Amino acid sequence: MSESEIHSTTSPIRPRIPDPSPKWQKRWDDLNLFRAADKPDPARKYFVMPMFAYPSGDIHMGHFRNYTMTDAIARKRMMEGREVLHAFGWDAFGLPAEAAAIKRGLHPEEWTLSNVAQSKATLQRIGISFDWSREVNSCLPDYYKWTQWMFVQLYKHGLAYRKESEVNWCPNCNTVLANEQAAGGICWRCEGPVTKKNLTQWYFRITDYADRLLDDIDTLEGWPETVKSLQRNWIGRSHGAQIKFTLEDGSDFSVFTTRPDTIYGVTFMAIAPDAPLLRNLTIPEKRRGEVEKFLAEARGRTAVERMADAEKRGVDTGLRVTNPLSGEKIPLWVADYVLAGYGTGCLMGVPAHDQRDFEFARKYHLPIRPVIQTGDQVRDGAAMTDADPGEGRMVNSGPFDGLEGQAGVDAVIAHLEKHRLGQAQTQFHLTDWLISRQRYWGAPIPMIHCAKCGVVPVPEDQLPVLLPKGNIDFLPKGRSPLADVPEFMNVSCPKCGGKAERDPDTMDTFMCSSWYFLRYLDPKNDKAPFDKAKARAWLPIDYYMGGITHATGHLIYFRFFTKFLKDIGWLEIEEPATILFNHGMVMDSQGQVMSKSKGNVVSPIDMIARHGVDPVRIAMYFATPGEREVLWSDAGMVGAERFLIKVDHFVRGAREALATASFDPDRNFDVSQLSDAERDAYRKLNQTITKVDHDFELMQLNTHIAAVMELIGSLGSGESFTPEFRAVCAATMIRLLAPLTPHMSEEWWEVLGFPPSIFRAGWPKVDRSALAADTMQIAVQINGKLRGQIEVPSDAAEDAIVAIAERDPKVIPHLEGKTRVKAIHVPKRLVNLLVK
RNA sequence: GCCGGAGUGGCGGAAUUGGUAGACGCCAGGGACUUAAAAUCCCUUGUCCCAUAUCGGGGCGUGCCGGUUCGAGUCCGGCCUCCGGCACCA
Repeated sequence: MSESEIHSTTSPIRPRIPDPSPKWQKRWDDLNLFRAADKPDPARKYFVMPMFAYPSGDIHMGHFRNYTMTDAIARKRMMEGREVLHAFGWDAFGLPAEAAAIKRGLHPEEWTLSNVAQSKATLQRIGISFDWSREVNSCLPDYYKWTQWMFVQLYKHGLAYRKESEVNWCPNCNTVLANEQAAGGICWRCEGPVTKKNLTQWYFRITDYADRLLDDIDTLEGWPETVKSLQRNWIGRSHGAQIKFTLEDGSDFSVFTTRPDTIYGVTFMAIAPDAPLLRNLTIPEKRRGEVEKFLAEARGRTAVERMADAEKRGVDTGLRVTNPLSGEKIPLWVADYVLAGYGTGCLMGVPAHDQRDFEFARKYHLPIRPVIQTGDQVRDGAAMTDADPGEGRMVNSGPFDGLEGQAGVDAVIAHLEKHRLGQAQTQFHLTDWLISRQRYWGAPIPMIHCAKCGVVPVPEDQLPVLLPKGNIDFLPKGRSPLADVPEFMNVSCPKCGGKAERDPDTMDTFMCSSWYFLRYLDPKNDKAPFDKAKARAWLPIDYYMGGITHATGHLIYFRFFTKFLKDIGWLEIEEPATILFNHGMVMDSQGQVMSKSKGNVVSPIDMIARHGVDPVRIAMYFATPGEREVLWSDAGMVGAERFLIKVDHFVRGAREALATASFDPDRNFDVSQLSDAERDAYRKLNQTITKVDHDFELMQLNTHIAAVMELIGSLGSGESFTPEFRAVCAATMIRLLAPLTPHMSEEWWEVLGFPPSIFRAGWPKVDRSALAADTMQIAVQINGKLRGQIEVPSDAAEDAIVAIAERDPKVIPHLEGKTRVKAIHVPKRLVNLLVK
């Protein structure tokens, strides 16, 4: 789902080891090896997927890394006897396609589909085990029909609504943005500053799910802590109260606060310059001029400018508001540090106990009145240099004096509720999800505006609302290009049959990506988005892999969709994915992001032409553990190629030594019948299986490979082994590598005389009897310092080990003239002799 | 400011619950094979000091300071630096 364009160059250099990948890709295809069942055995099903891709050109090394990782998982699971679903698709709507279309004079669809074709060809050339029969493409009508269907379901259940408000607007992209896409006041696409605009737009009521989205994070045991923490912050729940202050004309003026216990310390009220409520207020004549002047200035400042300069500005409206508890009349200011989108867009100013209110009060000479005592004595407001935000005892608070901390909060809320002056309330940082986009290249919003009937959803049997493809001017003008296509816009109202208009906007592309995993389960279904029984069989996703960049966007939206679809009876799961893995990015050797403009992009097609698919995979995996970033350098190829050449020699040597054609690759050996060298090798072989299993499951493929490197180092040429033992070593080793080097392992499997496929040959099992050894190495420490190394029988008791240690020639000098006071024995590892 | 993550050789990186720091690989140096080169194989490779005809021996070392422990890369307290996210959230 990231985008950057690359070009490949062909290279005449031949790989150092033959690349058998085309041969095996064809064979796998003939065997239908990756075709997933519609209804798998629930106990054996395994659904693994990477985040689908934005088709912006050919794939780059980052994609190569991501998809070869899910590929490795899919293949190991196949070998373990699981029924695997590993599918892929294209997140094909979006701005870059339009930009490219404008630049190149192509239709966005033409550009998109040609990128899809190219990227798909590369993925197939890399041999990723996707079940291509399940490929989805979000810009095609058979997919977006169901994206529109999802919109209609949300609408029917009261979760899609239209409202006019200040929205994030990117003047460069000429479209509105969701909060998640405008984080930090910067457009996620063009990185330009985001401004505000007043528009009527479609929203999803994701805040109705805020509590569940937050609370259920605790159930996501297979998700990384970082993502969970980012989501918790983003949802940002605050407990407090909504309190009804009143204006002089008697109308309500409610604010949200997390500190109702400070209500007697309110010395001013403040409203955001862009708060909708402000427009309903009648500013006194004598103040109007100054307020208008301030508002004009405040609106001219972008979010970025506001953040760069923490200075708080404001103006007194001349209006007065009454404190519901103290009855005090306090001034109402407009202040630019108040956020229109949080709470009611207004706040109660308590300068003694809030740093921002404090700074504002100091600047405009407003009173500072402490009402919470945190230390030995009540502070003097005039002498304070900073606000005191701590919890404490209520003072100067009338009947509430003396209440401590939470008890004070609770008492004030109880009083407010009793007298209908307010109530306990929870606020979220998360806001409703703005869906409308004023762009062409997206799924049309399936809604019709009728002068008589109002908003009417397009009947489900009339979906999809096709995106018109004729002669359309894509240039963004600040309103949807579809608004200028009468054949599209003019419809008859589904309710009354009268003249009506379509909604001209398209949907945010994050809508398409919120449910795509469900379409993999039933990609050809033209009666429903997916079949419930198939979903029950395959869900949840067992392993989902993608970049950390989607932590607070896509990964919240797709959780939201899952919960919604459960609530309306389409799914039975509460959470979509059991394990989430965040892979690291691939950078150039200097640690720079690869980009066309920097000219540092490495092409996977170029790399595999020079080295072969599997050596590149090994070099990529070996560089670093899966979650960390890779600084890609060709230097990594050297070791990868040497390693695979060694394995190749070992396997071919084993094959030549084998007189007869057949042997059992899973044969366990009786340790007592093996030679010394074989027994050591057998132990190492079985230790390696254990280590590989452990490391693989954590996506620590670097140490997985290191373990096999160690193994082949200790096996040597294998010439001293019996031919059958040697062949079993080879067969085991190449199966341990098969998820990482699928083509070469398949080739070696054939060399050893087995029919394809190695992925149906089972995963090696540990022979526990091999792990036992006659002797073990024990480190000897004297007073915690390493002094020697002894070899003792594996069943030696502590006393015997200590006795052997004390007789060791390297240990003796350290014991001379001293007495041993204690011996600490760590079984199988060391003895520590304490001497004086 | 708040929330996460991370600091280990020349480099990428290893190190189950505290138990032999530097696995594995790259780079570098040396050797074998070869007419030669490539390829391949073998050896050395944290650092400092002592001894080297020879086996070797010792000190210091995981961002910094302190603590717990027989023993700390790992645990605790206090810092520093870097990366990522959010950011005037009342």
